[in-house]
Amino acid sequence: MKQRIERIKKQLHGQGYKLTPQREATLTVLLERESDHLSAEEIFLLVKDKAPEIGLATVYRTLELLSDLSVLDKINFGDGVSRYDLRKEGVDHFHHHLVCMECGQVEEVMEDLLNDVEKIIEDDWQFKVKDHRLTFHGVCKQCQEAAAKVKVNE
Amino acid sequence: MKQRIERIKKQLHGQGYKLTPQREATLTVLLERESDHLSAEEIFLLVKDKAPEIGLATVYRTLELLSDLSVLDKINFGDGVSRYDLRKEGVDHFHHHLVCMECGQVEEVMEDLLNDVEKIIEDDWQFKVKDHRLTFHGVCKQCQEAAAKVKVNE
DNA sequence: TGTATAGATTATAATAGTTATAAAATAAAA
DNA sequence: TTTTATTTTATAACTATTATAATCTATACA
Repeated sequence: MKQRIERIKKQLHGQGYKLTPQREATLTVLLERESDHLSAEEIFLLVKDKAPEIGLATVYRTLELLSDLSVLDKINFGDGVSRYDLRKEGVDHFHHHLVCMECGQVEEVMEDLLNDVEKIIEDDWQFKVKDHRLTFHGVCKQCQEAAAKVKVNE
Repeated sequence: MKQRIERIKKQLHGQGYKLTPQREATLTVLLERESDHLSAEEIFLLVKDKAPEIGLATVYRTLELLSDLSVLDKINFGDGVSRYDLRKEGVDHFHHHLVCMECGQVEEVMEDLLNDVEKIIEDDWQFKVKDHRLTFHGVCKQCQEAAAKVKVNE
């Protein structure tokens, strides 16, 4: 994790930004909770444990900065809050999400399933694709099983 | 358009809801501006021309109701406001969007390009897909051409 | 036809998420 | 060491959205 922060530090410096303790604490939280999809508020509360004096606005600013640098992506699952998701290193596309409508769980799909689709968009629509957002809403494996179990017992 | 409103009216009645003048005015605006992606505020202002006494909260409630009935979809392109997009009749999947990062224009892609991808998600992830959201961010044809022109003139 | 009932709307206020401002702190540059 | 630019804090403002209570409307029913 240290090295990853170090690399992001270099990236910041390259653009004239500093890695302040607040930014580092925020990054640490994001790395520790990499598989989650935290909101700004949630990140703020977690960062406060490491750096109690930090303000919510600073977290927002840090997240925006990291988003501009493509260190993370701002996503929206339609629940009224923006969520923040670290990009995986060495992967240039943004991964996909499966949002369970029953339990709310969010799974990540790392492999890029959109190569063919993107080709169609670029060829047929003459649209130069830079980024994409793909989210499936449905029912996760566990909730399907739970529903099946209930049915059997009825 | 009349018939389309008539069909939505039946759908509302079927669920115990009424098609009030305010709801009808909102639907009319949505149908008239079908190719746009209006925010609640924008819809509100347009509806006001037809029904000046309507309140913003009513528009919000109407949009939520229509969203519950799958008459329209609530979408979010990351600019801080929810936008509302009518479903096409007889099409059960939600269409895709191409958002131009230069001019902000939004194009709609009606054909469903995700059949193969959905199959992979259902088979490999055991995730029952109910709906999807796919948005590409990039540069539209016109902005690419404009950029090319500038380059030539330099 | 009049009355009851449920649903819908208005007007208003409240809430929640996010962003802006000015003063103070920090760190790098000269 | 002084200067300068960046960043943060604390606070306030703003914007989008939702909740509340009173009022209205339309249909069902006596």
